[in-house]
Amino acid sequence: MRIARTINENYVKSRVPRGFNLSAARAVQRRLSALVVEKPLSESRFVAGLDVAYVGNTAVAAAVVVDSISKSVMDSAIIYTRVDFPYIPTLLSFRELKPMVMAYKSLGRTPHVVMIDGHGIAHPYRLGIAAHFGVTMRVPTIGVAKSLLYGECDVGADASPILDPATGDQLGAVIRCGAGVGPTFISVGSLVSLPDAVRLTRELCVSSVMPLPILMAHRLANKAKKSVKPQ
DNA sequence: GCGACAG
DNA sequence: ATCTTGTCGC
Repeated sequence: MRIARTINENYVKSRVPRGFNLSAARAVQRRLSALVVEKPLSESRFVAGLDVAYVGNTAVAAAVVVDSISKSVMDSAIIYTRVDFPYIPTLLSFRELKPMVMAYKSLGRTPHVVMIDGHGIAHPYRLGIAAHFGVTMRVPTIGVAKSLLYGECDVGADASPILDPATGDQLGAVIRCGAGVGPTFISVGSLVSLPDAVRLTRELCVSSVMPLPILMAHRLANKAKKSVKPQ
């Protein structure tokens, strides 16, 4: 089944907080996206996964490092922080980047690559949260999402490229991690190649739409969330 | 014309 | 994402 999505900028504009300069944000996204580097990974054994859960305006961000050989957890970290910016499609990093960076920095071990719950360059301005993280932190990142934000692809296929409807450029790939599981959307964040991103994601997808590192981070964040005072 | 839109 | 019960499937 072929799907295609574009963004309604008026909808985005209607949700932006009073005083937020949207065109300036778009300019920043365009400028940073030019810094995205696509290259093969030199090492990919230790893979971190990042995810964020919420209790009101408190973000609970978790980072988990998985050994892709043994599939075991090598390290993990959780941080809690207040967020003020709302969720708005195409502006996710303005809400979640800081919590993710804090969780990442709390790790005691430096992973070879970071998988992030969200898109990389499969974004109307080529700067999804995984690309934003990779460019600002200067570490290899891969964007892995459960649904498409921008682009067109065939979700029925075993593997299909995600194309930019405006330019025809390839933005990423959508794959199936198994029968009965939904599609997994993959795109480069920075400092990795798409083939490496797809290979590593396939390797770490164990009967789930999400790869092990992100899945573990998701569970950890949700577990930690339970001990946060409701607001 | 209305609706859809990573998390 | 989060708010929420029971219910269907493996």
